Amino acid sequence: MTSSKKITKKTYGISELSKEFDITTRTIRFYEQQGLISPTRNGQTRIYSEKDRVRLMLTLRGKRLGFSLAETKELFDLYDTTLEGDEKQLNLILGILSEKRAELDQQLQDIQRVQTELNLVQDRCQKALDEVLNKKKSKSA
Amino acid sequence: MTSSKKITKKTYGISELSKEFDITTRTIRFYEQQGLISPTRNGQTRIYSEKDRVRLMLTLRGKRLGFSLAETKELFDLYDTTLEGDEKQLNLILGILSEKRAELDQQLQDIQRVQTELNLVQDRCQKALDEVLNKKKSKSA
DNA sequence: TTTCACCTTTACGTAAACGTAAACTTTGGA
DNA sequence: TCCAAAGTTTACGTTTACGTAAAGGTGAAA
Repeated sequence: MTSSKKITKKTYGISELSKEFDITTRTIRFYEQQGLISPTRNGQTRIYSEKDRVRLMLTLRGKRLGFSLAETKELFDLYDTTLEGDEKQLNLILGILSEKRAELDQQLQDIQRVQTELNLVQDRCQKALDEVLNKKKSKSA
Repeated sequence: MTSSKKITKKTYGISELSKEFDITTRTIRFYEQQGLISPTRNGQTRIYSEKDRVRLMLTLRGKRLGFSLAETKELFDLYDTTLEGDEKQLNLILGILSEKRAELDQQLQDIQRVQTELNLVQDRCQKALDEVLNKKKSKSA
């Protein structure tokens, strides 16, 4: 085993991917236009590799976390650069990575706070509901 | 103590808030226009209450989590409704709350995955950097 | 051979979340 | 008293992330 390449030679069509991720083909083509994925062609038809599929997945995950497409592309480019980057580049990347880390930490805090707030609202809501139901009960009794 | 009202009678000016949260006054007025905050007036000048300030904070937090202004407003409206909602309303609210909960759980997972991915990139990057530095060293030796 | 499903490019449209400029009032200091 | 700072409304402009036709190519099945 000199190579660690995956044996997943499978490729994907555009509607196949659009169904898997529940997005439109327009969206997929748009992501290509923005440089997030780079499918090959069979004639004029697009052929997506496993790498394309993974990047699509990562792009959507990024979106759920509020990353812009440009930010996600930046991370992709950085990742690719690690394969051949010089010292300056690599240090730049490490810097950006720590920035992203800080953002994620902030988001974790945000999520926790929103969760506790949702708990409060839910409690309040549940109590109000209980009251309503009690009134009903005593009325029918 | 029959009332649990806060004693924070303090009010805020628009530029005061814009500085505190590092946003423009335009943004604050826009949020008002979208129904997220409801300052009173002194003549034609806006006066913001503590409640407005809190809502502003929550709105910005929501933004960091990818909530649209409309979604945030919906939550605000729901919260207010819990004070006088009927059974239908309250059940509706509880439903929406559990939806939001699910979203947050998804985000937590997303964050964790992105974090481990960032770790991988960082390792890879650090190794590449070490290699570069080693080459430099052996050259200068 | 025609039809149908699926692919393509080109291009204008749109919603969200503000930015930015113009034109005007109000108000606390020098 | 007069200016500059900070407030206001109105309104058009901008970016992001697609939506939505329009108009056409392509291969397989009927």
